[in-house]
Amino acid sequence: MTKRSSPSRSENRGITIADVAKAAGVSVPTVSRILNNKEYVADETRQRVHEAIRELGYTPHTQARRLRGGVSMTLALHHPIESPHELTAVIETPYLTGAAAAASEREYFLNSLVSKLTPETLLNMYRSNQIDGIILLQVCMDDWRVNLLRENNYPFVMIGRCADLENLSFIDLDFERAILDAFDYLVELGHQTIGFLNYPQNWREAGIGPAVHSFDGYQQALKKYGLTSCYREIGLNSVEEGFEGTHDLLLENPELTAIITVSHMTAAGSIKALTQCGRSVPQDCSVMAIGFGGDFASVLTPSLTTLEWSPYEVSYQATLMMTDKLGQGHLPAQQILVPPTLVVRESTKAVT
Amino acid sequence: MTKRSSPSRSENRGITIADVAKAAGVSVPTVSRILNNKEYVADETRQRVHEAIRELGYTPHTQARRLRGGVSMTLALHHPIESPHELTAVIETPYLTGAAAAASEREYFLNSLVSKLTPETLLNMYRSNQIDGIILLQVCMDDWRVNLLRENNYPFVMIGRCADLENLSFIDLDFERAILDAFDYLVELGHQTIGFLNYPQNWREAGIGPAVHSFDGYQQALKKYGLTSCYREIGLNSVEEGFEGTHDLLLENPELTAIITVSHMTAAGSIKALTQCGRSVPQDCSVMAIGFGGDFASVLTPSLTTLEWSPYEVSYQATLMMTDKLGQGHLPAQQILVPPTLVVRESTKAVT
DNA sequence: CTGAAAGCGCTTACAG
DNA sequence: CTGAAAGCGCTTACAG
Repeated sequence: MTKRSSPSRSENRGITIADVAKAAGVSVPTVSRILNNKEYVADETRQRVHEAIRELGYTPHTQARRLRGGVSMTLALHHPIESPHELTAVIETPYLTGAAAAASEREYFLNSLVSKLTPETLLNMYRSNQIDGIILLQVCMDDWRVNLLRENNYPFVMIGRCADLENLSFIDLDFERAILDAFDYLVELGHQTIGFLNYPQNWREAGIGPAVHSFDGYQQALKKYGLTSCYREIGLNSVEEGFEGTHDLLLENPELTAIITVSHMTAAGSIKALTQCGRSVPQDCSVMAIGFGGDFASVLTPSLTTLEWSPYEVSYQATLMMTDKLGQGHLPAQQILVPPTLVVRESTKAVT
Repeated sequence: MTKRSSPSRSENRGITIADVAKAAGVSVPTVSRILNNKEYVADETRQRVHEAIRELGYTPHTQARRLRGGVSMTLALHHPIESPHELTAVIETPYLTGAAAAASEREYFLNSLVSKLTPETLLNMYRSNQIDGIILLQVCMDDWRVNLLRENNYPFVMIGRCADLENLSFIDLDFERAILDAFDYLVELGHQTIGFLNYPQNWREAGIGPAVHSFDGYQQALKKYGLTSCYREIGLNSVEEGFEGTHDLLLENPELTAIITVSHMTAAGSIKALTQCGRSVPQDCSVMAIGFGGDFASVLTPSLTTLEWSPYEVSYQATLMMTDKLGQGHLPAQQILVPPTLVVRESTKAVT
């Protein structure tokens, strides 16, 4: 094997299927057939061609294959937040790596969309063959993206769900069940006065899935156990909001012995507020969170009891659903609701 | 405007430049020129063509343009960890979103590589025109990726740096300076016995940038202030490691009044260990971390004083460097060392 | 200012 | 089992 010493960029390009054909003394279509494991090819020919490929260091040109095949082999992942900076605070790494891992396994490229998406841009991505399909995050009950894609019959998959799910593929976390499980767990521990810090009001009003379903779960829990409501809707991404929300709950109902939040940030705020009021967690008050646990949950003092999901797994599955749909034509819609897992850490305790 | 009612997928494809040309009564090259703002075109022609484009909802075919242009308009982002699961724990969202934002601005696609990369695969990505360039994360002093790409003259940019930087473009965090700044700050507050929990030993031995440069910074700090060493090399991603490392430091030197760590997880472990030993933070011992602050730093109790960088900004800049290099041919190498920012929160305090 | 021709690198029928 | 031909959708010289 001769070592090429620092070839210039242009030398490095341009080994084409024609070069291989010439080197192996066959025609271009024959090389193509061998590359794609098609039909019958004489063993001897196959070997000569493989040798030529190896010697020339040939690799098929991705763009050309895609053009010919009429596919882009590219998927997009989209969260409806308008700016990359906000996105950064909202989307967690596993959503990105999970989707990337699945895409890569199926030999798709994955593109994370980070800027504002308009209906026009979205349609153009399909029309211009930039993408074959899209994975939608943060779906709301009446979602323009869903409506547009459904109407135009473009392939997509949701992480989340909208109101009308007929014939649509999705994977979503079962928020209702999570809230109910949280109450089950705390009531079991003897808690009777339980505060709940839910997603912000404007989320629920905008029909954003988690907010809507958590609210439903909460209503059911109240009814199931005959509890009186002790409830606030607050922002998700600041310790401050959790801190203030908790103070509000305590003012409203000083007998509180447990608090449920829907994010780790607000849970951290809760713990701070309780500590500041001289209530230690979990001795005087339990705190638990619905969410993604992991690092955040274990880093807190005390570490946080959670009902959690694996966002990596969810995103991974969604992406496989997308490639399945693309690969196999008219599959029936897949609809998956993922139950949460209770992970007991140090922040919850039975009432004594 | 007529509304097309749920056209089938195949109807949605296939509006080509030829369709536009026919509709506007001009030739295909003319449409192409207008699309690309080339040369002189009669105003009247231009208008007719634009109208046709609008009416047909035409968008140029991405793959065809790329094939013709000989470019993929695609960038890759690579961290040398071998499995997607490990990657998830190690890479932070802003690295992904920052790069994605810059790529998107420059109309590039960005692909996050999540699986094991071999020299063969890496070369093939360029050869097959899958990517035009790559952004390398977690570069080590003698990095096979750098060596290979340099030798083959393929475009790349580093977030980090290797030993031989001649003619290479990089942006990196100034770890040496960060360690020195940390010591400056603590010494200023009156601390004389300062423990340092550094990156794991195998990182330093493997020549991984942050470990090497932090070690250098530490040596300089010891010399500068004539301090005696109080040092451990520990794993980064578990609270446990920080917990145990801190216990070890305390055993070795009970007079410790401050601890510096290089990750938020280990800082959380430090705080737990100190608390458990009856030392409250920051009254009895200060803790500070070099790293990415943000959410983690503010979620801890007490919130964490840090020397931090914006990973979003770093990744964003690196990606712009990459597209600049690709766009403008032979630019001189850009080399940027980013100084850290001191963010004082609750975990540090002057010695009384 | 505009069109006819060639070609980017590949694959798929269509003949042999 | 293999090759000659056509074409995926576009852009770039080259003539007019």
